[in-house]
Amino acid sequence: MGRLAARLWIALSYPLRRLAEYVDTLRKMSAPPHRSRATGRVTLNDVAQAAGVSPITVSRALRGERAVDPELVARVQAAVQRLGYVPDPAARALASRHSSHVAVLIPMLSNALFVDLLEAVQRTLRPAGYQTLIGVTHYDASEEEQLLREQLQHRPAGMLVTGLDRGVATRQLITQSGVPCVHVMETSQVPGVYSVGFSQTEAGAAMTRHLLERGRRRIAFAGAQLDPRVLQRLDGWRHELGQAGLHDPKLEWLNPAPSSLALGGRMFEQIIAMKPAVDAIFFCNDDLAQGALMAALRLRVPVPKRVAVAGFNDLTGSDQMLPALTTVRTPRAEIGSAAAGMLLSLMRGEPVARPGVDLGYELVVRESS
Amino acid sequence: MGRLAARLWIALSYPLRRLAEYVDTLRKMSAPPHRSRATGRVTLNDVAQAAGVSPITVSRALRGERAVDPELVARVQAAVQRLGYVPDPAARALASRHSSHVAVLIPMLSNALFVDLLEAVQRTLRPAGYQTLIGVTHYDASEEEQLLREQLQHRPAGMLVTGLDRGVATRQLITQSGVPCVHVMETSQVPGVYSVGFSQTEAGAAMTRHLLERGRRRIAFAGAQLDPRVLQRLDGWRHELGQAGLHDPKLEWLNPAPSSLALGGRMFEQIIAMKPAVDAIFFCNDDLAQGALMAALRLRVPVPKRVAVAGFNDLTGSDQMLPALTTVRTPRAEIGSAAAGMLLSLMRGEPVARPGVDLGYELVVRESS
DNA sequence: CTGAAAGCGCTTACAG
DNA sequence: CTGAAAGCGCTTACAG
Repeated sequence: MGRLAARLWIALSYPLRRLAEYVDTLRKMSAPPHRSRATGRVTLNDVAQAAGVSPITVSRALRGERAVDPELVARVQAAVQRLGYVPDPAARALASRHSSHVAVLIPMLSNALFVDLLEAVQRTLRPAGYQTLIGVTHYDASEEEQLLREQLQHRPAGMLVTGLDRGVATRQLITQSGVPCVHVMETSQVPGVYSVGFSQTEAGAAMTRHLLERGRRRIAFAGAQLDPRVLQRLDGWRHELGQAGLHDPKLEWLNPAPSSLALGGRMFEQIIAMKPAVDAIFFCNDDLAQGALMAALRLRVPVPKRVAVAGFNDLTGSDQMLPALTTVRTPRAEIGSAAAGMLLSLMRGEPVARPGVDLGYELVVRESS
Repeated sequence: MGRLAARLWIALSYPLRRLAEYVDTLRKMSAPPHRSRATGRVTLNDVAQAAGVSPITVSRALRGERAVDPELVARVQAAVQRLGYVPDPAARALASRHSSHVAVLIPMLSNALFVDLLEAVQRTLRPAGYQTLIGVTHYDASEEEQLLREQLQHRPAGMLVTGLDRGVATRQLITQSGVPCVHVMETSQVPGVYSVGFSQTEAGAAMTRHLLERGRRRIAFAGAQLDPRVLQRLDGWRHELGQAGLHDPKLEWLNPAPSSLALGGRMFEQIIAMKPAVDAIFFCNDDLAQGALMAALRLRVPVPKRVAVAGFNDLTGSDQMLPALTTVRTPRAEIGSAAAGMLLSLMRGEPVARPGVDLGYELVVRESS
């Protein structure tokens, strides 16, 4: 704009604006009647009017964001009470670009382990106003990635995923989304990775050491599903037996099928039949071990006399078996609470003291070993 | 307005409007630079521009709503592909007043029954573009109501709830929300109530008849949790024994604690100790019965010789017991699929042929009876 | 069959 | 510490 034009504009801009507003008012008076799409819902505006403040102040007062005059806060809260106002999550999500959802990705709901984890997670997240969106991956990497994509569309406020083992593409999906993410069940010291879990490898080694200490020498490892955590337990077993000079690859009994009582029973039968010298079997999960104990009863194989049986996770029922099952108690409820707590901090933008938390495990020696 | 004024207005309204628009343009030219809050996300508008149609047409083409020229649909879809457009659920929810969430209320995740139900529900709903929001009520009516309120704030597109038994307030909450709702596990012929399940009472009666047919006369009923469905099974048991003139209220062994293997074991011990004449025990859930079978092994009580044991639901592991457990197989996966399918119809506004679906049950006679 | 306008109910970015 | 304006990305209601 030239100088003259600029001056002209400055001189005219105010009157023109007022004129525009006036004409606009006239136009609206002649406009068709208000087309209401109101839901009948009490909105933030209603609260603002009732409290005699602006909508932004209500918004800030309710979220506790920035400083708001305590007196206004009180007035707002009174109005909220009186009108029974509940914020609309969709509007909030659209405006803020964050929903109140937390995506939780777990491998399988039929493994009681994850049910316990989930319970603890929800118990922490719900009171904080977050809804959990559960995705079951069925131990399938591509299904996990697919679920992740779907969940991220909903712009979750945070996410919880099981384990650390995933492809580059999936890891990038998580990183690039910018959504705070905590990994559970395993633990890592890699910078920028948040995790709560324990060392599956060490736990596997600890159980193997226990069996060695009991004088067992031919200790088989029976694993199903073969997810990363099972393989880590296998590593622990390998390592301890290697140290003791007792590692025999023929005693690795691996089956990619999902673990179950029935599969455990079958594995037990096979191991007993094909490796008669085996004097202990370490099952990667309690349901397998429970099935093995039932099979032992059926086949009249004395446990632990002829063969010791050990499990992992201390699932419900293991203490009821005959003989009661020796196992490793894993702190999944504690993991769930701690991970949810860490995620809460991340979502609030608070710093997290320890990004990699190791909650340990506990050897539970009962009668079967 | 007087006549003259009206005429004047009509004469002036068009020029005034044009003037307003013009002045508005000038104002905007002098307005501060565009304050962008854009997310970088590909929006429906981008698709519309790329396809050379209006945003509404894109919206309609994507939702398959109303008739859209097939050629335009093709152009829109090509643009969607090219740009990698994904609709924003929050914006959609805000504008349409319906989210793509389905709220699912179940009593307990630690009961494998509901895990199977949930799996089936998700398998049906996910491909249709719905996310399941799981709420665990812990068999607590007030917790259920609380969850319901929270979920309804999110304006779910539909909901699935367990059972039919709830207070007036909660029922009204559901009705007044206008959200389509299907009830699972029980079935009802009440008009306006959608349900998929089976008759718990009949199933309880059927198991009792089976035990009677096997010559049992002193049949105990051992129930835990005491939720409505357990009480219906109890009713079935009462009815059959009453018919046979064999009903003895002292053989009702009821405990409000959650069912578990350990509790089943304790109940078995107590019944055997206090009611030595009992020749059969019908447990309201398989986990109890499994615990009872373990206790029988421990106590060396021969099953079924001395006492028959029966369970309910045919949970995982029941076929692995020693002796294998006689039970009632409940079609929870089928219930989940059918209920989700029915809900899908309701959410689409399609008519539902049969609002009350009975999927039956199956007696599974194994060795324990 | 298609579109321009308005609106859903919040929050962000800017200004004071 | 507070607010007016604009905007988030869709769909509804109306009109043609």
